[in-house]
Amino acid sequence: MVHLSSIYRKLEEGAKRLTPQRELVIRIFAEHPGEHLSAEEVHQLVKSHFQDIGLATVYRSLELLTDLEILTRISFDDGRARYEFNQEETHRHHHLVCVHCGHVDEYAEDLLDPLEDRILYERGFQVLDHELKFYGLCRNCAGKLGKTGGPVRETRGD
Amino acid sequence: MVHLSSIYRKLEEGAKRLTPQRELVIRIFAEHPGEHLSAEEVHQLVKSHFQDIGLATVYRSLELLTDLEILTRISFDDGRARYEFNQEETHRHHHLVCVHCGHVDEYAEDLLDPLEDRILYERGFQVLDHELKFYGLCRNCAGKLGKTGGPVRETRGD
DNA sequence: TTACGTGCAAAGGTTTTGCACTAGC
DNA sequence: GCTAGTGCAAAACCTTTGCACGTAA
Repeated sequence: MVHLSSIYRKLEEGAKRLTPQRELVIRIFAEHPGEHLSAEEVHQLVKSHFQDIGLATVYRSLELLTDLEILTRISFDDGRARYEFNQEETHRHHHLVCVHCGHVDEYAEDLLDPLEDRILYERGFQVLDHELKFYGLCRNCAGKLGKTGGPVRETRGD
Repeated sequence: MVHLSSIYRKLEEGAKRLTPQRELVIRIFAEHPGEHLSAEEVHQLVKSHFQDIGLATVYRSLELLTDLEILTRISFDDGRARYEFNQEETHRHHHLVCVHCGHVDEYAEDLLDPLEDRILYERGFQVLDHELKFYGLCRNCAGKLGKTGGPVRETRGD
């Protein structure tokens, strides 16, 4: 979970004003955990749940919040940027993108630190961040397509 | 290295015609190994080295070649798609993206197979492909910024 | 009060598409 | 000769920007 107080503190530290529009954008993300919202989706959600807001303001809010490291920008190659809470300190994760239904699931961070150390040592490249996406078939779609080929357990996957 | 004969075979199998335009697009990639070209760059390269070609044709060729798994599409979040030869079978690799100068280097594939097995076992998600990008500072930029903080050797990194 | 934020509309950049013409096979 | 491919221009998208007005601090 992301603490709202820490978000407001980051805004203050950045000498940025806490406007109703920015609060609502933040609230949308707080109320949609685990989703990866595009600007247009945030715009629609704010408008339908709360009040009218300009699309340009949404774009500017998303950029501001990303600069303040409150949000993280991700791309799933569907032609638009998507955003989620930056959970760097609490819950780093990768993404499992189903190429059939488009669903995006998360997978807990794992075993990339040793690789980053090696990259620094071998190549002099200082890793600041990484992004790992797996493209494939989620359990549901694999089932529908009759492509189950591994030790798939019967718990729900998405 | 990618074999042109296998590319032409893939075109045939897909019942696609081998036009001069498609040959030239392929040739551009063959002559620029290790680069990650955008549609606009391919367009300029074909025009300056060979002959006039429509930008729309470049886009359509890139899509076709990607569908045939001759090329792979990647995004470095600079607002345009980029392409490289699909080296899935011979030389899988990750990308090191310098956030300062924009240079993109490659890093040999490593240690993701066990993780993919675990994802299938734990989540029933069948990984077909993955994409791992490291964002950070390349050796040159880290040096310029005085941020060398690790065992950086004195060989050239990019 | 005043600098920062918003809304609207226009512009910018990338990619797609409609259509008439051309050319592989 | 048929059908797929090309070129051009227009359109479709997503995103950014200029400017007048509004408002948080």
